Amino acid sequence: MHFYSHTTTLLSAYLEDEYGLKTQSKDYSFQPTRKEFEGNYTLVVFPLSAKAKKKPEDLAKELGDYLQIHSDYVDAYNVVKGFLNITLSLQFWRDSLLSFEDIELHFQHQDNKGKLVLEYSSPNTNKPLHLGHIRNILLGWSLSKIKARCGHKVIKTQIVNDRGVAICKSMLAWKKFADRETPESSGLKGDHLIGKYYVIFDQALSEEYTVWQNTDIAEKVFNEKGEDIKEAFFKKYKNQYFNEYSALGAEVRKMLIDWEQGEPETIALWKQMNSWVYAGFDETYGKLGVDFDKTYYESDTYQLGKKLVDQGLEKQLFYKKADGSVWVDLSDVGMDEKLLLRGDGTSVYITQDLGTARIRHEDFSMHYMTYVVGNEQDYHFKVLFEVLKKLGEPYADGLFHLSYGMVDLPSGKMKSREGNVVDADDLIAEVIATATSSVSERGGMEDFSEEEKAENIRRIALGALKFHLLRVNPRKRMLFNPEESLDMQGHTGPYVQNAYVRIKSILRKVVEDFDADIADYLDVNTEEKELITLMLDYSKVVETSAAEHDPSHLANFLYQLAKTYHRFYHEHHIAKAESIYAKSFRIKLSKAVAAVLEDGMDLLGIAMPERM
RNA sequence: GGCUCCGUAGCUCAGCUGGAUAGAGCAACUGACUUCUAAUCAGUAGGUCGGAGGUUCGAAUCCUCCCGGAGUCACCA
Repeated sequence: MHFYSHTTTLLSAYLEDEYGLKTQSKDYSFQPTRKEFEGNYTLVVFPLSAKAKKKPEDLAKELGDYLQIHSDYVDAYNVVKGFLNITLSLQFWRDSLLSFEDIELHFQHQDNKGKLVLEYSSPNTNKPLHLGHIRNILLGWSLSKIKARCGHKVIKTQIVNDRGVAICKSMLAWKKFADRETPESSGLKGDHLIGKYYVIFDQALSEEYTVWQNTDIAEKVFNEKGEDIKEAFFKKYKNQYFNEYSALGAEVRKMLIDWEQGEPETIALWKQMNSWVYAGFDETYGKLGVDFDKTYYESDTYQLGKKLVDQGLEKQLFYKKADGSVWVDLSDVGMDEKLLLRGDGTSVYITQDLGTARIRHEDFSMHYMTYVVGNEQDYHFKVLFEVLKKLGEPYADGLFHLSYGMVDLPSGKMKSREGNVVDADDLIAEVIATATSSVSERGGMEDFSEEEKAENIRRIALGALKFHLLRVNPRKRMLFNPEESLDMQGHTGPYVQNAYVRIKSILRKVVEDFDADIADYLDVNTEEKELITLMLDYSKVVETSAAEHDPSHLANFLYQLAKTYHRFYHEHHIAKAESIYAKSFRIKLSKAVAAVLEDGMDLLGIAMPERM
């Protein structure tokens, strides 16, 4: 049992008896005692003294006296202003340490909190994954583990954006320029091959556009628009050019129409190229160590989305404009009107999201659904959630958008069009290369087989990358400096892993019996107390991370725990402790720390190496 | 312009449901490896918590206004 609830129970009973005062747990503000004062936990008495109408210092003394007599866990206390500093008993430290023989017990009060569908990847099929996707994926993966630990049944999904203009561009470029190049013939990973043709298309279009700019038609358009600078105008006009004048644009649109009508050759090409892309994605997901329970495809869900819009129209939740387009009016919830279906009956972005949501409910009957998607889509999800509410979807109150900030590079914003992106596969290869050279410098894995060695290196490398991305509050835009991000010292994943590896190393050496009774260990020291105090917060930190959809709390907690262990390790001998009792206590303590570190890192999606 | 998010050490980030003298890492400097593996530890230095008001026993934290940055407000996704 945690000291906070133990103490709160005692004190609230006392205050009720003595003052007729009804108190709630929020009236009891505990914190670890600051270093400069004597004690382990501090109760901030101001809120209570205000309620009891007593001087803070007097009440603090009174409560301290009461606890000292009535709690086996309180040895002594002192009062500084309105702060009651409590010194805990040996029994508290022992009981607490023993409670970590089974971490699960700390989570035991969790009930089944219902089914949560978690969408944490939504790739487009026209280009490979990049650093932004990695942040997205790692956040979602960690969240899925944290939510599951806190009592949810989690269903992990992705939505693949496999239709539309973008993929047609890749298809057309491949058809025109690829000479039937395949992943096999080129040695290129499937998603990179498709990405290559997406870029080639854009280059071809730019060339076509440049030529066009010198035609009479272009001159006429420019003059009609009445702009000043020709260059600036044509930069802005490119998209419209694509839609109105471009021959390539016309071909792409033709292809899109063929696709929608199921023209066999186009469908065959589409399937062929998608299969390459999916193989590529799967490889990247595999390297990151993530998977999905179910994959949804836009091409399967957008039709249902249209149906839902029609149904909403019948129920007069939506309305139709003269041109046949369908809209929803969200002014009742402070937003404006939003298009749900184009005049020609084709779907827009939100249409398929409506369909996907419905299909997921048909598949899983979930109570909650969380989308891990970048904050550029905040408005889209506000609208989507409101529309789902209007449609009366049963899970509509359980919707959440985990909106994370963009990842910037030292050179500025990542822009795929300008080639200023960090490719996911390249990045993973790079961290592994860094870790490999680091290991070969240090040595220490000589007795490992090549496979074991590679696996350890992989864990260290991925640990560095994942921890780096997860230790930052998801909401915040973050800067990714490739050099620092591959760091393995200081506030990093490998630092946390190293604490674990140190413990494992000790445990390998301590083979003789160390099972002396820890009750005979009377001199529990500061570092030991700090470690136990920290670990007692573990389950609460996980719950906070779950509630706030924010793994960074957990990551920072684990760093703190590892840091405290490193200091403890340095200050005190474990295998060669001063007494058999001290040794026994420290071995148990080290095992507990290792267990918490391993469990917590697993919730971040980070595996522990055996050696480093 | 409206709305949303962000602003803490030179850099990257914690702390934000109000609590004691604001913390880490990196970079800089000093020291600790015949020791349970130094991917570690100890220390020095580094701050007007964007600014101004307000709320109160107490504000980095809550409220208002202002400044700066980003995103969004598409029959794009």
